[in-house]
Amino acid sequence: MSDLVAPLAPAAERVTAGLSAAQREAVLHGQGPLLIIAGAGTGKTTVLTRRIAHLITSRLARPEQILALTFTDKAALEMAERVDQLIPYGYAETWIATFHAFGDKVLRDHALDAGLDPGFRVLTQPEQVIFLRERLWRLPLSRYRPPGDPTRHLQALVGFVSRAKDEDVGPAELRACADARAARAGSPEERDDAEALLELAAFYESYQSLLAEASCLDFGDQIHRALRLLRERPAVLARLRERFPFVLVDEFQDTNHSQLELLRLLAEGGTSLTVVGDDDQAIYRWRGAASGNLIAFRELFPDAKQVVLVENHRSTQEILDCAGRLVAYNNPYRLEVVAGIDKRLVSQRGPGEPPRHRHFDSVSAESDAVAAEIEALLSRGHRPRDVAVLVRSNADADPFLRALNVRGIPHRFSGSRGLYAREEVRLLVAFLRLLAAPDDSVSAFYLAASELYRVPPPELLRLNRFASRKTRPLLEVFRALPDEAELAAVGGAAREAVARLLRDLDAAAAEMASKRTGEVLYLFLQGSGLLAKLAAESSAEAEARVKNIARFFQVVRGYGDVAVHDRVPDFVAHLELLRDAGDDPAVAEADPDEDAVQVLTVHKAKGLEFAAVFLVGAAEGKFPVQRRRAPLELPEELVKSRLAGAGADAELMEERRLFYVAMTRAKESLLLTSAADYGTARPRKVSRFVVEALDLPSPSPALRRSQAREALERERPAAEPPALPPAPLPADAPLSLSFRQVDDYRTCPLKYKYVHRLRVPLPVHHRVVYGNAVHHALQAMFKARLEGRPFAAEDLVAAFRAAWVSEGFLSRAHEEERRATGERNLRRFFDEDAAAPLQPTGVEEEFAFFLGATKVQGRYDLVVQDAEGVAIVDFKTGTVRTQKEADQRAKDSLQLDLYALAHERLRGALPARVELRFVESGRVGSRRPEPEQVREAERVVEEVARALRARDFTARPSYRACAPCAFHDICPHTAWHSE
DNA sequence: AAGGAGATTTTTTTT
DNA sequence: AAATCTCCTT
Repeated sequence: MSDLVAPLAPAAERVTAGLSAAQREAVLHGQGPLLIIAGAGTGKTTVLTRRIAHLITSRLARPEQILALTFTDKAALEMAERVDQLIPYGYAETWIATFHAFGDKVLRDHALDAGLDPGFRVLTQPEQVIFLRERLWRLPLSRYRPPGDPTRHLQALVGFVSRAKDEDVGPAELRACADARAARAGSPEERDDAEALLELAAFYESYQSLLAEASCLDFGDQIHRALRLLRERPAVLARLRERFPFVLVDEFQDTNHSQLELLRLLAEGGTSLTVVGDDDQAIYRWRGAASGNLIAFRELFPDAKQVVLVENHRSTQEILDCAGRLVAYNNPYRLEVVAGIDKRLVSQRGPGEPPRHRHFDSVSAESDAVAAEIEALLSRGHRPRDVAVLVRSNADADPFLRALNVRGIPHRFSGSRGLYAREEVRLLVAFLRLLAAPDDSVSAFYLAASELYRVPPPELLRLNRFASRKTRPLLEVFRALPDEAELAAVGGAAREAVARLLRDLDAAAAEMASKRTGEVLYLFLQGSGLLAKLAAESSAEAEARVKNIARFFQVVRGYGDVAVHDRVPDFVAHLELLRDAGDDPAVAEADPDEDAVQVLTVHKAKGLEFAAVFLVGAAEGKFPVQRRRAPLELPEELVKSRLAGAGADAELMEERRLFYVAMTRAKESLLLTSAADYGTARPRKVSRFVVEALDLPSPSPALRRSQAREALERERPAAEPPALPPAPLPADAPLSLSFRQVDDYRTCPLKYKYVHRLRVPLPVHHRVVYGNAVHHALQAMFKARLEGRPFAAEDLVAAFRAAWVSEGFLSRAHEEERRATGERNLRRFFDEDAAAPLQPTGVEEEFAFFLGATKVQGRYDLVVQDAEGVAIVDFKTGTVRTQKEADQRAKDSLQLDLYALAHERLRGALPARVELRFVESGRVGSRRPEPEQVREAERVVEEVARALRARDFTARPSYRACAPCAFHDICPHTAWHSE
């Protein structure tokens, strides 16, 4: 601690600079429980991050004693970045994470205590459905029968169990509830219901044991399991309380019962709990959040200090008043009434323009008018990124995307689904399908028509007709094309394209039996030239496609991780199952720096703000949506989360809060729009929320239907947004860099783009497999030593084997040879180390520090403390022949200088030594870090950061850079040719 | 005015 | 599958 005092002093003053009196009070409040009730736009995250900074700088807490919990990764990341900006010292040890990540960490640290296999895997909901399909020979539940096929049935069950866990309800509790119901059942229907519930409890129980057998966890279960663990193991709980005496929670209104219980357990040990929330922004009831959390907190901690933030820094008063009028319709269930506080928002930005409402005949008129208004805003100097179009449902966005596109307004829709619908992904799926099933003519057709092969449409139709007439698969017709007299009229372009398709397909088919799906797919991407084509384009659209391809590779890899037999046909079958079970990942996020109008769902917009907001589709039945009940609902008496209001009211009130969240995103201008005709048989009425918010005299009468033109308009296909070059970033834009990134950028900026920006999927190189396995083994060894656990040579070899992946090797013999070499080297390393054991004080320790706005992060392999002082050690697996070469490598290593720099920034002084340890030869390249050389490294990082912010990805081809580069055969600039 | 028949509509999403 | 809306009859 002592070395931290000096740099901390000036930061302490900065922590509260610019805060309002109420914010300052919230930030500086002492150690007891603290409830910060913070309305929209009052600086919730600011207060929380400043409080974290205050705890550290005032030395009430050490950074590693603080745990800050959020609900999304994005929120955690943002908070971490903002804390970093305030106090760039030692923050790396502060735990800022999602509830999920925290629960997962607790379980992984205490897996054995929790009765879990330490290597447990977490299944997504679609994966759970598949998991059950494979294991249940007969579907459970004869009485509850959700509509549809067995998959829907399983989906309903999985949803039910996940909901039960949100409410901290286990199988036993469910059974008790069923018994109680049976006991007081009067009518035969009630007895039936109780029986059905009993079936459900039995299913829940057997599902739990099936998961345990397979050492799996269902996604969302981490907190529930962590909670159980802490209840059953007081020692673990005590350690956790000791570890985190300070816990802070953002968006507290969105916690579910299990999460609340976990917080309660921690706080009972004296943990200082700070929560920030706003009951009017509770919008996650459907995933178990309880809108009455703030009230529950006040009752749980009657002595909690309470601060109410009402100074709104975001919106004009007119907007706030309308939003306030709307949400007041949720009285008397709101906190204001229940707790008798006043949290009406007071704008710090003046009255502004009142929000408007416009109603249209049809959705096309609505979307066109919105696009026109946006165009006008842009022509008056607004940036596209300052404008948002908010929708209630993903599907509502379509007409608006089209209208923006017609006017050429740059825009971006961030939905949460749709990866499989993307053209580039469908192309890959079609290819895999055709490989797995050569008679799949739909895939053959799709592939042939795709932009990759472009068989001319009339010719393709002719081939297709021929195939159906002869009842032969299209692929066979392709193969027969050169010799088939009846098809002699097919032109040369088509013949060439078909030949290309067959060549690519056959090349992949030859590898299919021996290679994993990912490898086969990669060969196709490369062989067909698709990757090269996309990589050569510099438009945002091409970048998005490459990113989506990378996402699809994640799905492929996810399968490879669990599959016994990862081959194309198996994967294709699995993919069908996944999609049937409802899996549809989001498309890759577009470049966040892209200057485009944002089209978002209200849920996605939470926490964001825009100068101008268009809240569209504000019609009855759309917003509020007409809800559908969950197929299996948790019995009422088991729902412990406190909901403000009850029954049908609760649903409407949640929709109203959602509308409130949407309205309060606007800083200056807010337009609500609606239409009579959204393509449904009945005309829509204006949303009651519009009437409430704007205090309209009476609901407008339904308008007449529009004409046939409307139906045609709706069929027009949605077009892609126009491509935009990414804008350069300002010098103070946050940027994170690792050594790898700096190194790759210096080698070649285009390589950096391929690897770190586009994340072009790469086949795994055997050297990487080898290096990773060695690192893993060494890490396990030194971790054991650090924790004082015994660790034998056999353990080292076992860890090496466990980390081994059979991918990228030239042959089976090659793989065996590499594995034997690794084991031999590790055994020798073990023996040599035994003679003079390294005593690490840190293993795989992460670090992060700031150079201006640039965050430099990384991980030391080993930190060793000896008589000479601190040494930072990095293990290398490459060969070095002589000691001189080892010394030279250490001397030239930018990596070592960066490590030295990190140590200097975080601990106040350069380490005594930095070392490269070559595992193969046992040689050590060691040196003292020179201040001058460290400064030079700092300069290099700054230079790379500057170039990255300028978006300079100009290729720097050279023999040295290109020869070892994984992209040399797709890169259009390569200075090296293999043939 | 009440009520029955029949038509119409049905979402958000964390790793 | 269930809630809500409109239309129509009484």
